Amino acid sequence: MWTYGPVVEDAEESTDHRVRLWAPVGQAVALLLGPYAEVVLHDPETDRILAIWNPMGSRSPGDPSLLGELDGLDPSARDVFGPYGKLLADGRRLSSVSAVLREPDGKAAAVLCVNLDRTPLEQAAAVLSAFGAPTVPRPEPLFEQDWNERVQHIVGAYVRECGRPVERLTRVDRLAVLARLDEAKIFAVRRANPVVAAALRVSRSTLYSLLAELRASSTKDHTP
Amino acid sequence: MWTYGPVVEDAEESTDHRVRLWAPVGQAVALLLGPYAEVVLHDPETDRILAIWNPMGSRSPGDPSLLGELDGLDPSARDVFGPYGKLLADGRRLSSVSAVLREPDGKAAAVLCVNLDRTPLEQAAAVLSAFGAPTVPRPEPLFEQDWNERVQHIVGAYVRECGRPVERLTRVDRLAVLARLDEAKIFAVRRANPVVAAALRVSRSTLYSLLAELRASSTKDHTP
DNA sequence: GTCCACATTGGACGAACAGTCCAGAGCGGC
DNA sequence: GCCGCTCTGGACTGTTCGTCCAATGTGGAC
Repeated sequence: MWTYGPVVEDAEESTDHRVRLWAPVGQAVALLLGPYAEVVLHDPETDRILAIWNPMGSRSPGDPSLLGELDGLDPSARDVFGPYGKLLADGRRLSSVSAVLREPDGKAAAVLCVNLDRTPLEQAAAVLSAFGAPTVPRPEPLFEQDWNERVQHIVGAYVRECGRPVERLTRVDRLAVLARLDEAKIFAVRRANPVVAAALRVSRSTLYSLLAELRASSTKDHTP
Repeated sequence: MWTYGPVVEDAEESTDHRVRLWAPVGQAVALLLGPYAEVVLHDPETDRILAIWNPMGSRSPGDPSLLGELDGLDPSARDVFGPYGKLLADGRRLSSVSAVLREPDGKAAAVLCVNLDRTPLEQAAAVLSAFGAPTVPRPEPLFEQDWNERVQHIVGAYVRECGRPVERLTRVDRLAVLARLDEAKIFAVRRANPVVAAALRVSRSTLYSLLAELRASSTKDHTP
């Protein structure tokens, strides 16, 4: 795989002054949390990677910033985001934080993301939890806090992922959100439908239309 | 606190041949899993403790077998039960297994219970899980497997606790079960009411009557 | 045994809710 | 401006919820 910008090792000699400025930070954090943490410096203008330390995938400087690490970041609001969870295609679970890095004049020059692979931690935790555990894992814990909040959370997470506010979501976006809500069995709870419609900013009719489409497409391959 | 039978240290010299016979087992298991596991030898006839190693509470031989460790054990069916979870008054969570010990003629002579305190394990697991975790603990995991199973589970747990089959539950029993189901937000899911009525072996009408009584009593102290 | 108080039951009923359908409005591409 | 598309509010039907009541057990006092 070719590299457009500086490779990892000589980030300090990079021609980009932002990389020269913040490379020690990225390298230090990567060394501290390695080998299970990746540190990425993004260019919010071109939406590409400026530098990367300890990459977990095959991403290199110059590659487009995938995973929507920059979506939903409103630099005018806060400067530090997260930690929020992310799920990689191979099933690994990440905890991520993002920080907006600014020039002296206040202009957002770069975004620093730290992605921590929680898989080994969670595996260790699972080993401890499983030791002598009852076969029925949780007799006590209640059903689920508030399904209402769950709806808002799932919708909000998608909005943050794709960077558009709820009103600007396309039809496929809403279908994707509905798929997640459906997987979370949200529609099994009473009075959930109007709440979802409101959260998605569509009418009740449209919601049913979307749901019909979703169920039709999820039964696509079951041709008898 | 007085001791009726042999104390822990001289269990081998006990006058009860069952204690002499199985004390090495209890002691060995207690040594292996200590200090967080307690081993108890029960007399199923008198429902009292024959011997106890590494006691977690203040129980001694001769004390009645608390915690319903023997409830629901049908010696004619299986000989090994669990592991099942238990909750102590001080909040500690236990994993317990029970084994029916038999004389050569097949008569159930004693019941051996091992109670493992999972609190330290779970605390360690919590430490690992919390490391770098998103503030929103579980964005991904689905709502809850099957609320239907949860109903059966909650009802079944109560039945096991009080030892009566579902048909013989008294009105207060059913009220207690309903309180648990209500706490678990079961009635927030669609179509749950008929399922609960069936699980409790009452008619739909009676269920509503019970629910009304439950809500009335839970609002008792709110006299304005 | 009879009687009475009370819990339970099935069924009837209105209200609330879920889901479908359609005519019309809004909107982007051509 | 026209056309195809989606979204929308409203009307409509069937289901579910929750309440009410007369009839029917059921268990204890006498």
